[in-house]
Amino acid sequence: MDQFVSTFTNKIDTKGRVSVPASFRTVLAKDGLEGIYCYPSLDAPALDAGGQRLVDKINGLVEDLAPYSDERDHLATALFGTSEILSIDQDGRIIVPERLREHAGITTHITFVGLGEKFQLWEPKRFETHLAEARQKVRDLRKLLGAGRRGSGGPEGARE
Amino acid sequence: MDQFVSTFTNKIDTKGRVSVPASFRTVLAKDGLEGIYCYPSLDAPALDAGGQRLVDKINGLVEDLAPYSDERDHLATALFGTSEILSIDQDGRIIVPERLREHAGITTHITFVGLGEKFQLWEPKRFETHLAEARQKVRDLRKLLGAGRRGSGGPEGARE
DNA sequence: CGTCCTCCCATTGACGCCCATAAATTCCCA
DNA sequence: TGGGAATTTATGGGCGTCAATGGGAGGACG
Repeated sequence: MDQFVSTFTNKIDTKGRVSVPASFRTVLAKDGLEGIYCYPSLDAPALDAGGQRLVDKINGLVEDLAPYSDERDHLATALFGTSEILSIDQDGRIIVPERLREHAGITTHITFVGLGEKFQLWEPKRFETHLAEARQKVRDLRKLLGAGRRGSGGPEGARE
Repeated sequence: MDQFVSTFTNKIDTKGRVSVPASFRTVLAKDGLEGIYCYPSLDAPALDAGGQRLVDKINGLVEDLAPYSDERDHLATALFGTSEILSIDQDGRIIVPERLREHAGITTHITFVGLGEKFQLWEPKRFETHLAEARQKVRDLRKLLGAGRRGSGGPEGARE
């Protein structure tokens, strides 16, 4: 498996450490960054995270812009400037800096959410409501799509 | 990691010294310049800084312009003329000359902002507002990128 | 002779490395 | 196939090292 899947909720200990789900660590190990690249999501109260693949993608975005252009500096500021490389200790734990926790409203527990090539870190309660909204949106969307295809199937394919 | 990432705010002591973030020192050490190349940003109240890689890049920019052209002289003046090589002492600290601090409005604290291949020095308060603007610009920019690039693998990193 | 700068040392707090425990899971073997 | 052992995972805590910061001693230069 080379993708981040499923969700896990782990506890932050008194030192601020959290275990990274084992399956996520396996994926990270394969793409050669000893650490987790992590930054605040631009439009959600959550943190985006990933490994070397994610870094490469961001590099690609920035390098496509002209050197010394405003655009490039802004993009680099918003992405690199707000990012952290979270090192994974030998027990598979990371420390999420205060600045990042604050953006996501994280206090005692963190929910790790696999999104395929990257994953997100959420405050558990917030993720619950976010998930509910996302599912509702999918249902609405499918109604529109489905209206043209078939009469009325139950909510089947797009679930979970 | 061979890139400048994340932001750090450090204090200037009574002798005018500031610690360079350890992770930035690591990156600098790898690219072989004894010190930090530093000059006022062209379009922001901040200082641009980096190592040998940045110097090479700037050389490349200047050399691309016609010799003895006005453009070339202006660019060379604006960049080289206002630059300084800041030496790093054995405790990892630099002294930022008055002229440079003035351009950035720096007084007691300096915020180091990683931008990948280079980094910037900001007055902390100013950087806060600058970051907010940058994030907004990126959100707008992403809409454009996302709309146009859908098929090619997509700007995943900047989404969400 | 005083100012500025370089080198060196001290302190404090954060972080990394190590070990311990408990629960859950996998594996093995009768 | 059932049960027990070994492994893995999540979590807790001790301790040494390093980074950030402050301050002093010595030297160069006006």
